[in-house]
Amino acid sequence: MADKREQIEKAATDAIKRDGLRSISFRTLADEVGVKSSSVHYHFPTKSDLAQQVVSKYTDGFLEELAAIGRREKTLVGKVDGLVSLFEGVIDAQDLCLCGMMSAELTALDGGTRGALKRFFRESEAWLEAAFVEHGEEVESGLTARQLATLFIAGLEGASLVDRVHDSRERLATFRTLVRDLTTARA
Amino acid sequence: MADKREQIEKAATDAIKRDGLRSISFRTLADEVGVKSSSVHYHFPTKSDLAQQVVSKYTDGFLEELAAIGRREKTLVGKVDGLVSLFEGVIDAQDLCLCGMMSAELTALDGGTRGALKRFFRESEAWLEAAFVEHGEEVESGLTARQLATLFIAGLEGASLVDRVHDSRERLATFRTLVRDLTTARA
DNA sequence: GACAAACTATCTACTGATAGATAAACTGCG
DNA sequence: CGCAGTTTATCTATCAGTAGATAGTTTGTC
Repeated sequence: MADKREQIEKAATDAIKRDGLRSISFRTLADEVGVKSSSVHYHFPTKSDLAQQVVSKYTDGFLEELAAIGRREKTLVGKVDGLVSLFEGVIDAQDLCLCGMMSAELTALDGGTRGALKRFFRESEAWLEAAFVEHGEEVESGLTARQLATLFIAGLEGASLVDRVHDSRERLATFRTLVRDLTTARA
Repeated sequence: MADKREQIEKAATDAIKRDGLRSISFRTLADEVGVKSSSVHYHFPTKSDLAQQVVSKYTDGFLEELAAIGRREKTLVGKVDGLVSLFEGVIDAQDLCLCGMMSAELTALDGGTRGALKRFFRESEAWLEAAFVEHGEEVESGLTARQLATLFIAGLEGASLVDRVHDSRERLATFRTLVRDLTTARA
């Protein structure tokens, strides 16, 4: 039945993406994987330990998916579409990006977890910025590659947030249109 | 010392903007305004009643501020700058937009509160869409006025969320640049 | 035997909610 | 006016449920 520690991490990740960090308890997590709450404390002494671990693993997985998109897609539109698809995947499950969700809960997080959150945004933005730089000659915009990257990442976070309220995908989909608009305006 | 009911509403609004709905309790609210928790229940029988009331009042105030911006600013850049300033105001206080915050907590909200949240986004977007339509001839974009409006509102929500993590205003400020870019590209 | 990983049992603190009491203020009528 | 009835706003006290965390114990495997 696999490693309990990994099962706990998985259950915590799923619950946080849907309901947030505050919604999960050592007891509900324990019940879900079939152990006692004290056993969850054995693997993750405090809730902060669990939170930080979950953010780090989520970030690693996300960056891995971005790298795969980069290897697969050779155009800017292809890369941004791949990125949008990642966000559409979470909203289809009625979830949010785990790091977007936990950003809303910022005041409840300790320094380590906040640092892990910063890394998520820093590295995601860096990947997208590199894509804009690589395809710079195609992009029609008065904004820098960095500005475009931060605009897209923050925009996708906000679009997920608002689209989930409306049980829609309208705002996320606009980002597909936006990148086409940026690359064809001058063509 | 003013109306207790209003004081409770104010204390709840402030706490939610910073820490979220789940962080507030009838006891902490009661302590802040100097009554007992049962008195808070007298004014707001359940937490859902309080939540819905707070969202509705916040929305009314926000739309009032948008209306004031509309009366004051005669250019699209002026209007968008005013809108961005509203979001900069909350982030300067280390807060989030109350409705953005509560959108992250969506799964914990009842139908009435979700409906109140939808109204906030629907009407905020409608105000901005009208501004884009009014100044349509100045706007360089392959997107519709509605797409631009939803992109901006969701984008500002996301920018606040991410900027707060970094204790920055960088992403919000990009929206000022963006609207200038959209209006001058063709000029 | 040593260690990892689980367990039982318990603690303190806090949650939303309710019941019932009380004092003051308002309302309508004779 | 003056009293009865009602409403408003608060209180004290309590409930069942859940939270994170800890101490000490058992189990299984190399």
